[in-house]
Amino acid sequence: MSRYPFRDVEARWQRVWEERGTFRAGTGGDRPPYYVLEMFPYPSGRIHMGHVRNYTLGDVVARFKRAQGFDVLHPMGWDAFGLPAENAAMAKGVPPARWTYANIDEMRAQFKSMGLSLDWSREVATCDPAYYRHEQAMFLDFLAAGLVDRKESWVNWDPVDQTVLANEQVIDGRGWRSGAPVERRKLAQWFLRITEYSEDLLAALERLERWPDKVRLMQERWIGKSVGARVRFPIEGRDEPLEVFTTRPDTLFGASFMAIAPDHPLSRELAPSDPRLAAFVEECARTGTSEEAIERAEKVGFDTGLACLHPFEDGVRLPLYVANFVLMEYGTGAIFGCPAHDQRDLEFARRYDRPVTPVVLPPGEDPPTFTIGEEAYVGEGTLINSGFLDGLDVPSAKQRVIEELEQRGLGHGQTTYRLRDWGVSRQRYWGCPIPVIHCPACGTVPVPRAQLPVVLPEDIELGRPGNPLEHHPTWKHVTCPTCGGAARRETDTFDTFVESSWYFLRFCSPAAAEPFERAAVERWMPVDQYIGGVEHAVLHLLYSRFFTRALRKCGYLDFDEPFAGLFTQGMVCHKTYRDAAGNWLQPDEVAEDEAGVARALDDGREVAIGRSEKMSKSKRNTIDPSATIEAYGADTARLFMLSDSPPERDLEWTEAGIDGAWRYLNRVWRLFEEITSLPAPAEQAGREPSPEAVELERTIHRTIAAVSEEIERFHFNKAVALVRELSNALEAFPRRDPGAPALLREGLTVLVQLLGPMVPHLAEELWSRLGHQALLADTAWPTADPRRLVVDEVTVAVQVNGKLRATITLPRGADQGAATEAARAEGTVRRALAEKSIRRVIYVPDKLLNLVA
RNA sequence: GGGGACGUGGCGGAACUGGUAGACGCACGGGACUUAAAAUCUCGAGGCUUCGGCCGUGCGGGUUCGACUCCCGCCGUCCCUACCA
Repeated sequence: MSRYPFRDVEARWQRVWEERGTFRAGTGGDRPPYYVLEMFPYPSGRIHMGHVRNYTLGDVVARFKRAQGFDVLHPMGWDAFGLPAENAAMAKGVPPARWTYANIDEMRAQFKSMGLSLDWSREVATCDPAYYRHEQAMFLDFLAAGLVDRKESWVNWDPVDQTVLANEQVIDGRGWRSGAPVERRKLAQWFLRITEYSEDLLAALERLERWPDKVRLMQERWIGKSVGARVRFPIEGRDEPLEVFTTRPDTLFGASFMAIAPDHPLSRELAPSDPRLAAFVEECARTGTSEEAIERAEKVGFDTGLACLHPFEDGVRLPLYVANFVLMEYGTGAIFGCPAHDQRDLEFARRYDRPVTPVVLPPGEDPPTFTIGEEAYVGEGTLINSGFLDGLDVPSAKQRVIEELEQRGLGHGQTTYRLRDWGVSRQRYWGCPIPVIHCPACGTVPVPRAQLPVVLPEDIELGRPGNPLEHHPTWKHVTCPTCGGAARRETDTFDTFVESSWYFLRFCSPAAAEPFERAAVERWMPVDQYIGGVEHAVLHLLYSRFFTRALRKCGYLDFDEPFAGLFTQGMVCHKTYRDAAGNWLQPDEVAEDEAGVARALDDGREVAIGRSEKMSKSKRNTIDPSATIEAYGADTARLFMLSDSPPERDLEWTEAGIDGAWRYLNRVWRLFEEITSLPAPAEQAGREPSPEAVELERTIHRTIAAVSEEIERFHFNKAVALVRELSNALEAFPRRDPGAPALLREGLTVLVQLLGPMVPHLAEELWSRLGHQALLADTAWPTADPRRLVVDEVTVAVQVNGKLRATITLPRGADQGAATEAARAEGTVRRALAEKSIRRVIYVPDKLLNLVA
């Protein structure tokens, strides 16, 4: 009995696969293409368990599809631009590029130790000018196609570090590094016009059938379509009317006040001459605009003294407030308040004593008795108190009022979206330079294509506050390509989501002189199976959908959707440990005894065990994958990732689970040794196989069918369970059976094949030891023989009045009479029936018999 | 506040479109091997039981011959979202 020598085995097969170029894509002749992609990693330093899970899941798909006869594209690259490189540079004095490439080398080696079936010849790093030059060219095309905008936008400004902060760098209103209170500043920035595609991005979601409903729903809500009307309200004593967007134009007759956002142009116009208003506006700016503090914040307003006139009711004046709950970013930044049918408006009206007039009567209510209490009525009903709308239902009233508004020139039907244009400017060094030049004479001028790429300078000063590109001595000083005069290079770089919006296209032809070869993209795209975390449900996945459309508009390609199938996996979790002083402890600093008490290993103090949470550096509940791979091998780690927890759910990492996986691999190893050392099969021509042999044969073929099905459906945990059942069956099969040597060998062969996608090294080793010349990785997936699945005896459940009383064995396809007769012979059935006569029989052939007495 | 997911043994989880609840594994207990331990093998196991059975899928109802599965009403946990007019 020997132990599975994983170290030798894993190293050997990794080398063989690499030497033979086994996983090169596009070498499959006329095999159909299949593109499997996991979201590419940010090279942060070392891989974490989330990566292990993500890439293991993808590798199962890739290897399975490959065995099924597909030419599989399974590439890997690096999402290599981003803030952490700049931070590391400042903290350690290493240039961002060097830091990034060192991390890539480290992580590449770690991934290689996992035995992933990746085509490494297609590796791409987004920080490579050979990659980002194409992005710059695309941007210029987008610019020419009218898909780019330059407009003012708010940023978080750190006055000490002289830099723009990302939202996640603002902690409690202060810069994370300097601790200085963050200011809001307006800066001219570049935007990609994703809103051009709002409707299309929304409508096409319906056709993404292989995406999780959850993700589609999140995108739908993010796009946030509202159908309604734009209405102009004349303002007393002013020429310009107030424009309002509403989804409930039907409730126009219920209006009792108007409100505008604190930063609405009208409010800004009035504030300078009204100190009390100015103070109110400032107060609003101070309360958190995005926190859940909003929930607690009361609805307050400031009466401007102005009033709007009701568009349909002469003489009705609607006082105009500046209100803290109206957002400038949505609609027109102004609303009409209809308290009876909107909860926020109701709270506001109660506070400022505005009338609450119901205009929609719920079904079953009477006009004289129906009143609004503490809750606004938002349901369907019949219009009342509404002039020409009276008697209509809500949808008809909406339609009717819009017609009327349009006729009178007071407004029109309108659809708005919550989706905003995508701001891509970042005032950062470690990103792709935006290829434009600002000329005092000619304005904004695109960098001529011949001058691409605009490469990041390497001689930068990082210690100093501010953007290194901004204070680099020469980089930004250029001559205008149009007039030849002195001009300034754009010093902003792209949001890193731009790189990740098209990398999947680059993988199709990573060495091409153009961004991608059309033929390659046509062959591989869209990605058949994309796999990643649900945290990218909106941004990355929506940007990529937009980017693909924008590329289509510019003639790069011919389709809209980059990802045909999407799978979002759960997180890898671990218990947390915290001592009395509140310090987090790493799992390897703690020991748990049998009573479930955890103690620190250094001084034995007791530590509290917290619930299992996503592995994170801050809670120190991480496990280093390399340590696991070192100690147990990649296959053990992979098998553990696939066992037990369904891939979409969170997985709790446990030492016991790793142990279990490791033990199973050894069990397979021993089973192999035992079976292959059985004496050669005896001559048994013409002999009938034993019932056990028939049964095992059936199990083998049933398992092939079931495992294939479960892998297809991403039920990898069930696939593992089925494989284990097969090995249990092989272990239990009587060795004395005359058919044993041949049959066990057949079962073992199938077992090894089914294990291939999950634990490729062990499987490849055993495959070769079974005497196969070809690699398992090059071997076709087994197929279940339907003839060997046939059973001639079935177990039928027998119920009396719906309760299970017995199970009986019947020939397959037995009729109801035979089944009933056999059931009546069972003691438990007779007893349950007692003296009662059977009133009704329900018979599901080969499955169940229910006798109703 | 809105949206979503989930709730099954001590634990992770099975149970296809309503048809034998608890597959597979972890932990556990008994036994074998061993001087001993580890490893391995093997057997056992939802709970209760007067050994006939009875009760069991968060709780309470309902539909059905039959409900983890469908319907109604609750409770709980987690995730996402945040005044969207």
